[in-house]
Amino acid sequence: MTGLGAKIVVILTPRTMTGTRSLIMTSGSASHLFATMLASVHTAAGAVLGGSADLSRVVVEPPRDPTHGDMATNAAMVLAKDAGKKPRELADALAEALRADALVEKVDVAGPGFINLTLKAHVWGDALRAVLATGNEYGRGTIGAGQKVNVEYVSANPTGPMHVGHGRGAVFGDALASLLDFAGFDVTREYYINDAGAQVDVLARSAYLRYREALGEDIGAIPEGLYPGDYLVPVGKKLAEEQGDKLRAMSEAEWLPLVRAKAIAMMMDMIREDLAQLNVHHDVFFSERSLIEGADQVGGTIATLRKSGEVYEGRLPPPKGGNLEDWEDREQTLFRSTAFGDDVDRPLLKSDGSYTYFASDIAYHKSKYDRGFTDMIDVWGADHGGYIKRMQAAVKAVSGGKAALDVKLVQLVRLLRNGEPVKMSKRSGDFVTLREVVDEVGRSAVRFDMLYRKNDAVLDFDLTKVIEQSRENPVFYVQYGHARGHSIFRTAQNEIAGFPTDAAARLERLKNAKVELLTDEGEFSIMRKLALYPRMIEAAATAHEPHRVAFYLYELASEFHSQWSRGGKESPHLRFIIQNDPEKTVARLALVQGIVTVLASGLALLGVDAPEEMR
RNA sequence: GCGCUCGUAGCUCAGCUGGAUAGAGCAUCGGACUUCGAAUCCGAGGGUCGGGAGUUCGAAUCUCUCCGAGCGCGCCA
Repeated sequence: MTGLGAKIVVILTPRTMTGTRSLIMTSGSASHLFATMLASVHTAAGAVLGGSADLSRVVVEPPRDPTHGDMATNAAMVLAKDAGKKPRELADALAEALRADALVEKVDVAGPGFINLTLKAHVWGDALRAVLATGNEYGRGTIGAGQKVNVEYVSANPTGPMHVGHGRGAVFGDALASLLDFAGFDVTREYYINDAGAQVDVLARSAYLRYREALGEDIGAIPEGLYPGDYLVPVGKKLAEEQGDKLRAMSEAEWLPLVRAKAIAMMMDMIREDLAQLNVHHDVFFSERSLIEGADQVGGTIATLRKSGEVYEGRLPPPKGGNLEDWEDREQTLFRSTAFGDDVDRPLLKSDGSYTYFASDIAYHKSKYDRGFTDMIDVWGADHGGYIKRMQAAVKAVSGGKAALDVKLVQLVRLLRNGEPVKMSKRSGDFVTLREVVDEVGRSAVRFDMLYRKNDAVLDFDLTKVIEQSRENPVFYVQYGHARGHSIFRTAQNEIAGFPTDAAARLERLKNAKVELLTDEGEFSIMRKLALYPRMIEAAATAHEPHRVAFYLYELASEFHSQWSRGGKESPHLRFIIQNDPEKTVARLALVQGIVTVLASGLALLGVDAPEEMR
């Protein structure tokens, strides 16, 4: 991070997470089975059509109907038009070329021109071996290619404790960052501290009141417009401890900066603790105030944009739906965001001459670009949706079109208790904090629950249901899958002579399993699912959608539970542990090891515990 | 009035960036515990993917247009 300019005040905090940050590139060719087959299809297409064909729309995917084979490609249908051939005709030619592939057992052409591939039986066993061989690193992708990406999330105002809505953004951003890291990007996790607006002055005045209270004064009711929450009581006490009654003799202009700085620092400590409790961490905390104190980077950015014609003095039309009573038509400093697709140009200076929040935000995102990020992701609450276009416009402007910003909106969290909505209002000080919720239900339940749906869907978070920890909560289903795998290992230690108790020794033993003994359809299905994991990681990372990981894990756990239950009294030969057949048992335990490895890997990405027993 | 995000089974939600007969959980009904954990599994019923039009070999997915919901709409952050 040597690119950090000296002028930029950032606080770098050491990451205490155990997650690896190293990029392990499986160098060279395709990193997983689907990518390998896609490459084979590309080769076949090149042989049939020559090198000039546009292959970008060709995909290799698992067919919805498993009787269609192991993989299917749309290549013939996508390429037919450019090739000037009928899809079926082209499919036949491609199929012929693919039959020569070393991994392919059978090729069929079906429907409008699908090419269905059935792979040789050993391929899936090889895939399972790959899971055991790479362990925790299985699924790590290369599509990021080490590219720097900045993920900004939480960025809650330092004026009080975090509520559940903040928690959703935190969990989403954290999981997305982990996912991108795993997909091979060089990820920086960032928090933007809004410590420069009017709201932190209100915070300071509120804290000053608590300071006077701490000195023994009767402050009565908290006046309207100040933060009433008692989380400021410790700030007042601390100020009294450190400053005595010195501040009381000062004018507001004198004490405010002191009190403000102390209050912000303590609020940030509190927020960091709340985040740590959720296992959410950041690499960089970036202060908005640092943009205007000392060298004025906001002014500098505006001046630069003015030179390039993207900032000008002008008038705006009055807002359409809003109240027009206090509307004053005046000339102001505007950013030409309409040149980048926004609906209206946006003001940079308030009527009192100070910068708007947007102006600071432009300078902030310019700093990201200056630090080498051309790939930026911001995670915002849904109420900031109207802000996206102007911010994307600003990123294009300050980077000369070289950087792109993706904004992920996390929708509202409706907090319920016994089906009744719980009111949340930071101003009243009467709200359920994130901390309370995490204390009640644990971070794993909170995180999985919040990641088990798309970020842009409204989330009903019913405290009663989550507290019940009923089977409706999918986190337990997945965790139970992981625990069940380890339960099987524990049983194997008792029932199979010489089966290792130590995890590393067990792994070594299972790596040598004769996986070709796994021939049951359910076992194949699970091996196929395991082989899909790297592809799912790539797709989820590309789409910036960590919820796909949660759904994948649920499906994998489901297949595992299902296979487990098939080994009942009607089909005892399908049990994982077969007393008189140690070789088959070891092969099946290798499958369990593969499941457990992938479940643990995915849960780690989501920041959810993978317990070895559920008791 | 404009913009953004949505609309999929009775309810809560997926749907792999345009693929083949749209899938899970809950709820309902019917089954499986002398099993390595039944916190599990198996089966059944349940759909005009909000309506309509378009794009093409092919649409829940892309475009347009209506309907409905939530959020936002100088000088708050």
